[in-house]
Amino acid sequence: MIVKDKILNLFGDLGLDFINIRKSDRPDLSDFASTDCLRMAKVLGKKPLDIANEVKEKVSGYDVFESLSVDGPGFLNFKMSQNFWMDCVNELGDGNFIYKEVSPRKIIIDYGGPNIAKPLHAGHLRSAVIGEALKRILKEPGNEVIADIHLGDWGLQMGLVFVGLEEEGYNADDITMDLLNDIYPKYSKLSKEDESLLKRAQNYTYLLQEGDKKLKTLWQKCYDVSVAAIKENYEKLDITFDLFLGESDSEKVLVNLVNELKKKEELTFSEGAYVLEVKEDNDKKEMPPLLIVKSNGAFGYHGTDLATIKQREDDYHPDEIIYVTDFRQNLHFEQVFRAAKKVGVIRKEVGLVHVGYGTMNGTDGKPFKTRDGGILRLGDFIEIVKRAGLSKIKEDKISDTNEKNQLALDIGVAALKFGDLSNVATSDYVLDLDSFTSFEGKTGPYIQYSAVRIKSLLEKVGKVYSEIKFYNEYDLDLAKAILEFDDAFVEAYQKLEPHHICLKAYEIAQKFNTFYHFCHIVSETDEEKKNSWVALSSLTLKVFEKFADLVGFKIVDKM
RNA sequence: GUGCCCUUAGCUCAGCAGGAUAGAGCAACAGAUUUCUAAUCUGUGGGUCAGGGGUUCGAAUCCCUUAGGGCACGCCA
Repeated sequence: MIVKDKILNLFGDLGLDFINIRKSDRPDLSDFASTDCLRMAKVLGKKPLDIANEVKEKVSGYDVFESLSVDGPGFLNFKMSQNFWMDCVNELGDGNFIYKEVSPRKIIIDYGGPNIAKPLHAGHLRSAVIGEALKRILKEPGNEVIADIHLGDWGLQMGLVFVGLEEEGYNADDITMDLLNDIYPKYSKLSKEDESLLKRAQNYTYLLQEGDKKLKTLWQKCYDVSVAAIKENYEKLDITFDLFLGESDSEKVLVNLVNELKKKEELTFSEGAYVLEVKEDNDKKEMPPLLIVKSNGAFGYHGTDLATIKQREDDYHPDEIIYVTDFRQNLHFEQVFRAAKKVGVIRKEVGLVHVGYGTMNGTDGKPFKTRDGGILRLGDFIEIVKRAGLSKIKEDKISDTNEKNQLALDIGVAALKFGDLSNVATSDYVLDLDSFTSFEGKTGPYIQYSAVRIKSLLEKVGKVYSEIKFYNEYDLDLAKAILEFDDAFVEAYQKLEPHHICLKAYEIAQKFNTFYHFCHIVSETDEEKKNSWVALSSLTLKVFEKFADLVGFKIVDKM
């Protein structure tokens, strides 16, 4: 922003407010370009070329520009002077390169959302990784952000587990993650074939919600075992939450809410169930109602989600609530958001946002499965990437086993997160384990590796405080890319799209590696040049550290 | 049936509030290391942006349409 602001301020002072600039896609011609003369031609009733030439006339003479030209039908091309770039990059100083929010908001972000009836699998990764990155990105400019894991712990999945435990003769003490891993998928499948099993599961779910003591004991054990496993896995991934609430926590709120809605006659009795209509007059598409109370008396997730919004409003009074879930839940959230505003459980001005992400697919284009066709457990997935990291660490760099394991994990996590976040979240993406674990090219470890080179360099030459100047195209190109990081951040922040900063960080790393290749710093005899290069490298490292912090992986010391 | 999303290089993906010559990574090929970590760097080849129509001075980007693919539509979450 520093760069654009400087230029646009100048235009503003000259009365050229209509001029906007963007990064030129013709780097041979210019750093920035404007097409506004073309756009303004109709409004002003003049020829684009004439307007462009007038603008050129007004701006020429300012030494921030190295050259100004009017090209094609009326493009304005600006090439900035080295002094201009120097001023900009030196202004970044110690890390003054990130946007700050003028009016910070209080934001609740809901992600992760694991189900306590079964272990985490690779499919849970996206919500957690994207949610965690968004949390960090939203916090950066100064917002207050509250992260809630919102466990799936109060629905039919619990009833299915109870039936399974009963059928197979287990009681509370037998419950482990592995047992849940067996039972839940099995009885979930069986219930689709055998209606009596489903009925029992539905009944158990209802009884649990009614407060049945024996079931509550089983539930508690499932909860304890699952939450311990979830924390262990997420800790490895550097994913943390402020609140470990779940659907069950909004149960009281839900009961009261339903009674109140019944009293106010907001609910419609339909096919044995209570539903809430959210159709609006100008709807062009079908909009089904929310099923608040099922015909057997149990609550579904429409109800719990609605109650959770009420609870969040009462407890935190947020400006915004963001949900990070699979995009297939889009309609569901549209319904719930409408309902929340309709029945007034939250103020009208609160932003309710659903960030939907796509499916992680295998190379066959279908949802990711292991080689034998099974579900890949998250713990195993983490183990796979960690082993890939381990195999690349050279003996002479690190010998201590614990240190090595931690490093391997840090590298694997970087690959995992960067790989996920560098794709546009809303689209599906294909995970090819083989190329994924090679850590070559556009990957998280590439960023880490670039940072390690800088750290090693700084260790050799020591800390230097110097003004940055430019000596060739390589240091200049690197500086320009660094100056663009903030723009990428703002885009990621405003659009809730982490991939923008990933791509920019990668570009900076590429530019750094080219610079590093052609400019040999340690052996440089011109002290001023050497110090400038060290300072630039040091600034690059700071950008990498900020970036890694924003997406949630570590910049390591050695690789 | 109603609605949403997708189709860009051999593969995986960026680019989409319209702009000039559509970019990366991988793979392929040719190179670079007595020199700061080769998980690196330099270079080459590779694209009627699914097809068709429209709007516009100008379309991968906006609108319509066709084909192919994915997804969602009250008693799962």
